[in-house]
Amino acid sequence: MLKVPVFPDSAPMPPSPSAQALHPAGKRTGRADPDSARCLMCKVREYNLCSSIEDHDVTVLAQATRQISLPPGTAVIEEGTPASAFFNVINGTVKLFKSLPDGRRQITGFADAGQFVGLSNSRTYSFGAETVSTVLLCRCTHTQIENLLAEYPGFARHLLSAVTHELADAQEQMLLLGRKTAKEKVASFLLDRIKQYHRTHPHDPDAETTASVPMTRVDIADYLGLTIETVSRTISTLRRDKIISGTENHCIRILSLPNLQDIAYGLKSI
Amino acid sequence: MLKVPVFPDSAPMPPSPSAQALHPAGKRTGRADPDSARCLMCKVREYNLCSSIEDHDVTVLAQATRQISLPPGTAVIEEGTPASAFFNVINGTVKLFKSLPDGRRQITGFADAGQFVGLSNSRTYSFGAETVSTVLLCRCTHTQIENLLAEYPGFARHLLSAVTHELADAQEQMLLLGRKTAKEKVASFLLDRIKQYHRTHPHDPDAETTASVPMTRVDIADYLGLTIETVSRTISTLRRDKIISGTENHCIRILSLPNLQDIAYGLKSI
DNA sequence: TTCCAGCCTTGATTTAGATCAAATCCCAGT
DNA sequence: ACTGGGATTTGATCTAAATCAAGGCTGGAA
Repeated sequence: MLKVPVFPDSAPMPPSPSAQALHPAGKRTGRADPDSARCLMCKVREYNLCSSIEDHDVTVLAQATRQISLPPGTAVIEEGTPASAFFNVINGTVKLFKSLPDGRRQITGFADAGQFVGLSNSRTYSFGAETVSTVLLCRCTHTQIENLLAEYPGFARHLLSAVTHELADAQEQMLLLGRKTAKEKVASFLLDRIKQYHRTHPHDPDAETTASVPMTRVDIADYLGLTIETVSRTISTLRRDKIISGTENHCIRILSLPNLQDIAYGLKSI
Repeated sequence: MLKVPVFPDSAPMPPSPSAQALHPAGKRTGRADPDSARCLMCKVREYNLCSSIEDHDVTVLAQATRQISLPPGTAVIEEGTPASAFFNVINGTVKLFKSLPDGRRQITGFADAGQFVGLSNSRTYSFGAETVSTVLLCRCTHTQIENLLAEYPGFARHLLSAVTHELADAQEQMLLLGRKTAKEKVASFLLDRIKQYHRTHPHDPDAETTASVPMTRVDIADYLGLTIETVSRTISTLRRDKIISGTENHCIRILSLPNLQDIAYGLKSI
């Protein structure tokens, strides 16, 4: 297993005056303090869980969270350690994974800007999380999440909806892992990356034909249940078949979306 | 794809006087009517979602649900159809799956007594569900689920917790599908079936060494991302190696749990 | 009881993808 | 610009599991 730098639980954070506990219920203020300004200006708030808390209650949110920036390849969550925090991804990409004792690893998903990481039922995390790129996170303790859940029913509903969505994604990924060929797996992965690029760059005119692939071949292989050689060969084949072009800068251009979709769903026999 | 009998949305149900809408908030009664007796006597209520609704509110639950019994091999949910209902499994086993256009299928999980089926975020079901054995279900419309969620905060929390647990299971299954060998997959599956037997037969002295396997080889193969031949050969090998015994009556006896666990987690090199 | 149709098992052969083995690319740091 | 080390690509070979192909078992219907 690879040794990676670990983000310490007590890492340096932007100073914040008085926010260990949640703002008490009833005592709400619309006044802008430095923290709530951070949330009000947040680029992903309208897309993520925080959207279930109104502007005038944003101080609660701001005081319950801390922003942290982490370099690529930093562990955010270590498999099996006590589950104490929850993270919103503000910028960048985080990978989630599970490992076998001998080091075999399965990446169960990538969390991009607007998504969250770290929900756990049990006392310890059953999965690990590590940054793929430079990542900006909002950290929140489970205790504070509990408080938000108790105080804002909309938050619980929003979280339920988000987890239900993640479960549907996981089921789709099980279909991929169990029943798709290498070519179908890579095509499906690229389609997901196009969707992701579209979500995070809604105004880019090239959003329909661009896939952002910040992760290495090792990560892609561990996500698709393949080896790096097979991933590389398959991408080369797609390039040769003029379905995609360019791998530079971790950015792939799609030349034929319909063909890619047909391949992903097994409609293309080749 | 296999043709299976479909459970019609308007199937015969136990007659019930007046329960299309949820019992209005505030109007609660502890009086026993035939419906609430069904819920009060329910064998799985203490284990499933309904446990978040107290005895004195059980009429609400009883009037929101209908019990249905279905024979083996009946479709409960058809992939892609409008998502309108939610089911609690009272008895028996239901399989959940996703399919590819050419008929390849991945079973994403089995729902046994006490578990639920049919949660969906989108307008249509992204998965199918079919009975494995004779199954007793409690059916509830999504509208009624919405009402329960709005009225009972504990219900939302319970559901969130259950879905989070399912997500963790799904991640474990992704590790299996993407990175385990055939032998490790089968051993992991048997361990899951032992746990399930233990849950549903807590007082059976043989619960530690018994696995209930009501599903066919086709279902096991579609769950593990293998072929029926590989599943059959692998089970034969485990029997030959004296790690399990007996396949009769869909009941497998475990001779060496530690060995099975070592195999499942890749600690046994053979 | 016999028969039949689905299951399940076992054997022989094939193959998709893994593994082993070099190059080559691509920057980040000097 | 130069350099070194990781990331990627490509080629040759191997193998776990798939596919193809019989048989055998079992439990319900006649």
